[in-house]
Amino acid sequence: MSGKELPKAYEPKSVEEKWYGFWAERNYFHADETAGGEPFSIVIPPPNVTGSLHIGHALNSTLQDILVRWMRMSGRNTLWVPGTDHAGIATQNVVERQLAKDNIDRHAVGRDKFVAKVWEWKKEYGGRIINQLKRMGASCDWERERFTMDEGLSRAVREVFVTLYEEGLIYRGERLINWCPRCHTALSDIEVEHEDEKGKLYHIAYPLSHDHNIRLTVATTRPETMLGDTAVAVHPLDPRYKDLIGKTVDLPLTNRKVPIIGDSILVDLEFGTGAVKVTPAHDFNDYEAGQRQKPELPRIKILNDKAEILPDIPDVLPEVLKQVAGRPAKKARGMVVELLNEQGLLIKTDEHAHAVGKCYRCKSVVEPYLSPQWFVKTGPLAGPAIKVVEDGRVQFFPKGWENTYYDWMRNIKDWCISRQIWWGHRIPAWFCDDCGAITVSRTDVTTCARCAGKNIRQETDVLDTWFSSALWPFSTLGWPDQTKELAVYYPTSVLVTSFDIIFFWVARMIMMGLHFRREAPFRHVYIHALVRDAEGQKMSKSKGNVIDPLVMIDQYGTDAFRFTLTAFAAQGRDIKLAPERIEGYRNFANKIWNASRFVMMNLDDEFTPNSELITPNSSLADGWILSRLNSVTKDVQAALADYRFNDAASALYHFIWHEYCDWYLELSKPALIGDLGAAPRKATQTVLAHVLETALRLMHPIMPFITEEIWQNLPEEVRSQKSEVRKESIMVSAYPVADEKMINAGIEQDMKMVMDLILAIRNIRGEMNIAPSMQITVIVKVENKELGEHLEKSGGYAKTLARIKELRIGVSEEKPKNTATAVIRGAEVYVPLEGILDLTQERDRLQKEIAKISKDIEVFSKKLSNKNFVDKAPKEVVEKDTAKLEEFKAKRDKLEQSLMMLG
RNA sequence: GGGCGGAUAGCUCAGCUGGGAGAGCACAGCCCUUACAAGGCUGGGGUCACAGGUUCGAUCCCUGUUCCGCCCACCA
Repeated sequence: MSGKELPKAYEPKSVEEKWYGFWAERNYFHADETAGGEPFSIVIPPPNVTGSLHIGHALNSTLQDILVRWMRMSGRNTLWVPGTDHAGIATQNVVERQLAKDNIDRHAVGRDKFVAKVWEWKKEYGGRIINQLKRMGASCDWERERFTMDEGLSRAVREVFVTLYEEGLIYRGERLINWCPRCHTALSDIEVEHEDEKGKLYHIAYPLSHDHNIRLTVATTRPETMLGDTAVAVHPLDPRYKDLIGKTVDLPLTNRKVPIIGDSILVDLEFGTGAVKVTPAHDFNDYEAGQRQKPELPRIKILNDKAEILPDIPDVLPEVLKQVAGRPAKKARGMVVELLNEQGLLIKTDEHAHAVGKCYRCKSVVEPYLSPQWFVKTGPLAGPAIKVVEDGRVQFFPKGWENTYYDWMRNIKDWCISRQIWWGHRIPAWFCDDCGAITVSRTDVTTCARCAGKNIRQETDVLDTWFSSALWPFSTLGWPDQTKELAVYYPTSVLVTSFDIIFFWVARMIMMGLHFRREAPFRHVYIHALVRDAEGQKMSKSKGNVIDPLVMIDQYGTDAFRFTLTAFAAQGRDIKLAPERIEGYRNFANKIWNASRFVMMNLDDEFTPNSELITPNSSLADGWILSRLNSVTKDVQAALADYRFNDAASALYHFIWHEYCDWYLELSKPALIGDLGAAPRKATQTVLAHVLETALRLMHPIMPFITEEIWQNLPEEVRSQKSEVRKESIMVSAYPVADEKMINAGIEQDMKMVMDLILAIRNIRGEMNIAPSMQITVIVKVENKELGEHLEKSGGYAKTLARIKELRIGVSEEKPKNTATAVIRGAEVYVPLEGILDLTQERDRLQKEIAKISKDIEVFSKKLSNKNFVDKAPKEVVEKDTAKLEEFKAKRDKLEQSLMMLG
């Protein structure tokens, strides 16, 4: 016994720091675009600079790292581009909050200074999430780290904006958009979250102009907007009202007359009163209804950009205006209702639940708001982006997500890309105060393109954050320059992300990639589970299921955490991970650690492997574990290729723990102790080390740190790598490929018989309460000579693993008295226990066994007595089941005999 | 109002294209056997939400029901 000394338990912390530094130092993360080789590339979904690593990032980066490490080891020219997103509104909010602590408003600071402050903030805190990704073990090419607002990416943004503008795919116009009164900016449709809220449905009477005794009752959830009503709509086929179309009502609280119009789209005959107030400036439906009228209905704004009532709404009675002006909409609502009530115009108030739109960043209620904005005309971009998925050039995993993608893309609306905030890519457009023309330019301009006037000012709006993210797969590779990186690594191989940003990001990347690179930005889209409420304190905290990745890493180690996430990757949409499970995989890491200690303790100092000994011929156990190793290698490769991460993880888990450790390590002990001779010892040492070393390489993508630590401790000769570079680190070693010739069903079958024998004896020992320290005699009566010889040859295994002092095997062995009996395939096993055997216990045990097997017999008899089954089921199935039934019956007969002999 | 997903052991979750139900933790018994007590061995525990249907055969496919979650949508 010698070899290296390792601590008794795996200690992750120091190991992780050491090796991550080692890899970085050796530049293994860096991809060389000139190196040749088949490329494999991934761009990271850039986390927000404001972000802090939550379990979603942890899962996302782990899966990418697995793919990247796997491909890198497989010899591909592998690049993983990291970076962060400037996250316009989110980041601006963070810095604003910081200022608010000192009671400072950003307007007091001024735009330039504020933006400078955000940059400062970014410099100080923006690297946080990057460092956290490093702790996860992410093997990104950090030299290529990008930021959506760095110089190169900003150039890409401009190029795209200007090109789309020139192509007529970007336009500016006054439209009704979603407005966040808190963030003071427009939002795109998908940035609005709808939440059901309890509200009230107010029924209000509008008197007809020509006869105040006739009143039209409208129903509304937002009575305050009536100050901006410019019509009342009814269904043109409604017998109650259709004759009123064309007449007018006197709008209460104002001296405005508004027409009664017919609109079959806006008005639902079944709902409310059948009459609808129309406020085109503050409601999307009403806006469209207004456009359908000829001439179009006027649009009267009643709210400012803070969602407060304007002081100068046309036609509103001065005394009313005086009261409500400057009030927030919600407050004004109560006042308007009160005023109407005083005039007897409030008919009734019903409870009513309806969806309210909220800002996805700050959760404020979003107002439909009329304002000039910039839009991308998405129709022409969406067509090709749909096609590329339809014809399989882009594939989603799991495929089901393609429908989600289609649904949205086929109903896509123009994308509002302007934001009235300060942090972001400022729109490269200049307004001329002389001639009113708009100049859009790749470079900053000082004169109007039309009139050459100098009286121009740049648009103050910035672009939606997602505009720059949409370019990420090619902007990070140097576009618009035609770089070598771009040529080699675009399109990327796979995008790994969660489903919540299929619309925000995936769809837009595909559109932009196709438009500007004529090729979709990735071939595969792997959609993994999503972690909800990672920062949404309400739900998680009350449920108590918040899991902080960094705490988990500290507690259990990165590898255990990564392995847990990998085992998790199959599941559906929600993640509710129990920490105990991570603990389980921490134990797994420790298991690997100790198995490695065992192996190294059993290698001699001068041990050198002989690759010719890596063969099934030396012993049953060796042949068996080699067969299993190659079988698992095959499974893991196949699983990873299909993005079945959990299958890869569980295959490895089962192999290492339950086959290599539980069986092979135990089976190897007799040979290692050495009383079998030098040759078997050497052969076993070789296989033992070979399997461990191969398993480590198989595991490395999932558990990078512990595998490196152990691998580096193995004798150099065991780490049989062909190139010098590959010998340096497991990270750059070769990923195992299965050797089909090693997979041998016959050997696995033979091994199974030995295992069955051992299990049967252990069962007897356990159930009969035979002390583990007691060595016993076992007699095996085999059905035929071949089996006998086989067991004879491998009897040493059973002796060690079942603690047998004497093992007798033969066709003519007889059952002694006072014997516990077990039946395995092809043999009966007797454990005689002179004087000690408790007949009652043995009877119970046998009865339990018989009951169990009887159940099986019942099931199979029933099945096989069914003529339809015998006729129609596949022949193999019938044959297999018939054989099983026979075996079961034979086993039961033998067990029953034994029971009877007990008396 | 549409669409999607889930319901499997006490808990957290696997189970690929239909042929005798799995893991981790928890539980019971026996063991500190010189790799590992973060361990070993043995064992208990599930009418796979409910009701129909297709099939020789359904946890798996179809229909419906109940409960939970999500996405989309302009019901005033």
